[in-house]
Amino acid sequence: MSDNSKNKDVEGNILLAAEKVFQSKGMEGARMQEIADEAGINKAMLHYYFRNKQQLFEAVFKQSFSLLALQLNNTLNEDTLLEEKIRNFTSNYISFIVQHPYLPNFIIQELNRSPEFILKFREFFPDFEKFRSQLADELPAERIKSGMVEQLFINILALNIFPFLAKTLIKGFLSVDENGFQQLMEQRKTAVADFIINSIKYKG
Amino acid sequence: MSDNSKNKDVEGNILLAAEKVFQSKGMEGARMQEIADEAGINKAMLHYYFRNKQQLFEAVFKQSFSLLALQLNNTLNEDTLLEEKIRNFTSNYISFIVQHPYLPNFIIQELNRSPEFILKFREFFPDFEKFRSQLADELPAERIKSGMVEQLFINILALNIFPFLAKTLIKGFLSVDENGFQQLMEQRKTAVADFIINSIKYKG
DNA sequence: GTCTATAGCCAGATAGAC
DNA sequence: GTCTATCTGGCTATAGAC
Repeated sequence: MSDNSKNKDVEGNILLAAEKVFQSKGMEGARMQEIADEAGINKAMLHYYFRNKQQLFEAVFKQSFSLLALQLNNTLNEDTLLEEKIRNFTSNYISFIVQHPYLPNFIIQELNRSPEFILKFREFFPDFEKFRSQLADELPAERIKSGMVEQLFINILALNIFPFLAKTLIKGFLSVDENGFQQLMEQRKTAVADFIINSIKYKG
Repeated sequence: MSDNSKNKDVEGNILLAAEKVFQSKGMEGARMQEIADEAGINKAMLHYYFRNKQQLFEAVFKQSFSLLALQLNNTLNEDTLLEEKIRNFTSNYISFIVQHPYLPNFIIQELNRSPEFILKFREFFPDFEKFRSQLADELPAERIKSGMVEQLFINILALNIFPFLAKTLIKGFLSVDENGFQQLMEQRKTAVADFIINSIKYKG
């Protein structure tokens, strides 16, 4: 094994360990010692590879943010009709979050802690042009209102992401356990798309 | 001024100061020194009135949680038709959060950090019975599906609360500044209710 | 009840041997 | 590159004078 590939291994292990700890504990709650233990090395090595806690954190955050944003962008720019796009997005995004349960909370919490941080990640922002022109093309003109693209986009994100952010609250309010919550999320893979599509198709 | 009313004053000042600091920085980010400064006293006094940081935090959290939950319960148990109830809830809740911008993030973040914490606040959980029977009464039977009360409740919370949780993300993705964001939220006071009502009224 | 001074701990960061 | 030992600063909490 060359020195180079060995470096990559250690660096990769650290990133994986740091991701695990930062995502569940946040920047402030995470401990360098815990990350070192998780990676099977000692604290000094963390500083050797990533100068300090902040830089290690930023590497993890960037990875997490791009993962979430890419998933969003891919579906948004699919070459499908609006209705199918919404169905795919909902189903895919919920599956995606079920597999990365700490991701939404991590992103939201850390952006809240230091909002200026988001400026470093402009490159990952989604592109709305396709979605915008689709709305204009596929919906009857009288149903298109000012700000509708923005509001619909917010609604789609809200309906898909919020339940995972507020998981504890929802489990409490609805008196369901972990299992019941997962069933609700499974149901949402289709229920949310129905809800959105019903609304934009409404024939008053 | 009696000793007793003086105590109340100091205690109240501490709670106000602690609320401000905890809500914006969270339990882990908050500093007892900052709370003391904000209250115009010194750290020792904080420990005199509230033994330690955890107890001070719990007092603040309880206050914040009950505020958010009461607002929810009041609207949910209003004596109005479903449609009007949804319109009132949306408009009221968005106004409420605009006035307490740190509240949703604070609750969500701290519940995420220690989920078992929510068990202490069962007394504030909302009561769904009225809402459940309203759905059964006011919607055509063929539109009522299993789990609909739960899903609709989640959707209403999501559409109203999520934008404030994800404020930084939304401002970034939509390229709007603080002013633009506030305009979007103002628009949502009616747009969200329309969106929900359209969906549940949909005549496919 | 209110303050100042300080104890005690914990976590990030670094020095230096190997 | 990797480790152990240690420094340093910052924070909660308390002792003790007034």
